[in-house]
Formats: sequence, structure tokens, C-alpha cells
Amino acid sequence: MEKARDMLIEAAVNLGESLGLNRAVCQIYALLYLSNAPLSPTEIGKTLEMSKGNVSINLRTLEQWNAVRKVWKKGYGRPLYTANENIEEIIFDKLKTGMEKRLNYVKPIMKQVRKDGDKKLSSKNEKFFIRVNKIEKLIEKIEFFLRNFETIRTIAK
Amino acid sequence: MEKARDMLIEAAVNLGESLGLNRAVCQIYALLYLSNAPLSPTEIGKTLEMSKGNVSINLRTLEQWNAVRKVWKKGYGRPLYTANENIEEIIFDKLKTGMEKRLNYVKPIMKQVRKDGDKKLSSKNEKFFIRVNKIEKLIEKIEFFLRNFETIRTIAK
DNA sequence: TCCTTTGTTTAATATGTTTTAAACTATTTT
DNA sequence: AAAATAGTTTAAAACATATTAAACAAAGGA
Repeated sequence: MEKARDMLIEAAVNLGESLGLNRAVCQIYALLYLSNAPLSPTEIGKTLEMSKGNVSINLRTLEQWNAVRKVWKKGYGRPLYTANENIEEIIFDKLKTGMEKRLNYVKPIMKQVRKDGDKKLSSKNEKFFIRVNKIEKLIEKIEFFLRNFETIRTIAK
Repeated sequence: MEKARDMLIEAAVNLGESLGLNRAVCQIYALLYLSNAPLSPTEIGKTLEMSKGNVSINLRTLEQWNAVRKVWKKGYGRPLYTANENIEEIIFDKLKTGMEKRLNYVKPIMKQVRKDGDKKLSSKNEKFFIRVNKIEKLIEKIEFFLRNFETIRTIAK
């Protein structure tokens, strides 16, 4: 059954690329997702033939994304790790957080551009501001989408 | 007005990062999007202070994405370039094409795993296959989403 | 036609990211 | 408490990507 597992792990790596994720995070997450029981960093490293440093770094990343969480086994003082099985939630939360951060950087710029432009609006600049308006509309649309995604998803299926 | 333009170009670079796009594609697309008239590669290179080789390579990429198209000015044998203003369409088409390619790689693997598994289903493996099922459900959901995105988008606003 | 300008291709350089190795810290076992 | 095992951190290496410079090809103007 390990062959099947390894094939699926490779598939996860492939899919992860499309989200800009590195090999190690995908491998670790997929392994934990497919495991019957929580695993220790050492076990993860051995199974994936990956240095313990790499395991450590990427486990932390996965924890920050809420993609993985610690599990405490009694009588054993170190944490094991298990996957958050709700993949949809993980992807969406990450997308949402990332997008919001970017938009918060962009929005003040848009405001500034608009303010400067209102002062001196020549016909040559008109087209420029039509496009600025279009971008602002698009940003609103994205924000609407992020706010209402849960609802949309429910309607969709 | 060039200051405003440059600020918006920087904003585009920032947003592009979240989609895994490189600096040059974002800059070139944004410049063309905000320009009143089509531009030549030389003009683009000068404005963005970028080597002509880089302009050439990334213009081709943008053309392949349908993000930019050639415009022929009569009496002039070289093409100028202009932006496809439908940003939403560009992003979605790219997402769709990319996702479909990945899923077509993953789906045969899923089938293979399921086939191998049906032969010898022990209770230890049961949990494993429950998770395989979950992934298949998720893939179906993504495919549904890609097929029906246009519709969903219309409903959403 | 020849010279100049513009655009493409490719090899090299520069930049950024991922992974490892090794030094360090913390925990467990004896 | 000492030795062994496990985990973290960091500096270096391996690897990947983006950018440029320069050689080449195509087009425009003299």
C-alpha cells in the first residue's frame, strides 16, 4: 500500500505547484493526510527521505496555515503531528489571507491616484481614469467574492 | 501623471506575486493596460528600464495568455502591442487551463490507486481509502467549479 | 543596396528559493 | 546525572528562475 501512498504524495506535489507551494510542504501534508495515526518529525523525515531541518521548517509553515496540528500522546513529552483534513478550508483561508494583505497594500495607492487625478483632469487623461475605475471595480468584486465565498460555495453544490 | 502610472504598475507587480507571476510580465501588462495607445517593444523597454530581451520574452508569454495582442499600424511593418482589458477573463482562463492540466495528471493516479486497493481491502487500509474517496470528491468539486464558474460569477453579482 | 534601427534567441550572470549539514538546545532513557 | 535521542536554528550548498548582454536575424530608411 506504500506504493499507492507514494503515488498520491507525488500527485499532491504536482497540484501544490499550481498554488506556488514547495515540494516539502506538499509531501509532508499529504503523508499526514493519508496516515492512520499522527506521526513524529523523525518518522516523517525517514519516510520522505528528507533532512530533519527541512521537516522542522515546513512543519512550522503548515502549522501556521492550520494545515497541520500537534497531537499530545500521554506519557510522551513531544508532539506528534496530524493533518487538518479539511483541504478546502485550508486553501481558502490561505487564499483569503494572502489576497487581503495584497489588497490592503493596493487600496491606498488607488485612493492616492484618484485624489491626484481629480485635481487636473484633462481629456488626455480621461481614458487613464476610466481604466483606474475599472480596476477599482475589479477590486470590489474580488472583495465581494472573498466575503461571500462560503455562501457561494454552498449554493454551488 | 506618470507618477500615478508608476504607482499602479508597482501595485500590479505586488498583486501579480500572489498569482506567481514575475515582475516583468506584470509591469508590461500594467503599462499597456494603462496606456492610451498601443506601444512598441522599444517604448516598453525604455519606459520600464528593462532590457529588450526581457521585453521580448515576456511579451510572448503575455500573448500566449491572451493578455496582450498585436496591433498593426498601416505603413509600419512591425506590430505594436495592446492589453486585453478583460482582466477577469485572463486570470480565469489561465487558472482553468493550469488546473485542468494538473488534474489530468492526477486523475489516472487516483484511478490506479483505487484499482490496486479494491483487490485487497483490509481494515487497516479502510481509513486510507476513505481519504482517497475524499480527495476524489474534492477533485469533482473543483471540476464542477471550473465548468460552472461563469454562471456562478453571474449569480454572485 | 548598404547602413541603421528594431526585435529575437541564447549563453552568462544575477537573484531568489529550497534543502541540507552541522552546531546548538531540549527531552528522554538508563 | 550522563548518555542517547529528538528537534530547532543557522550558515552553506544546491537548485531554480529571472534578467541581461551580446550575437544574430529581420525590417526600414537612406
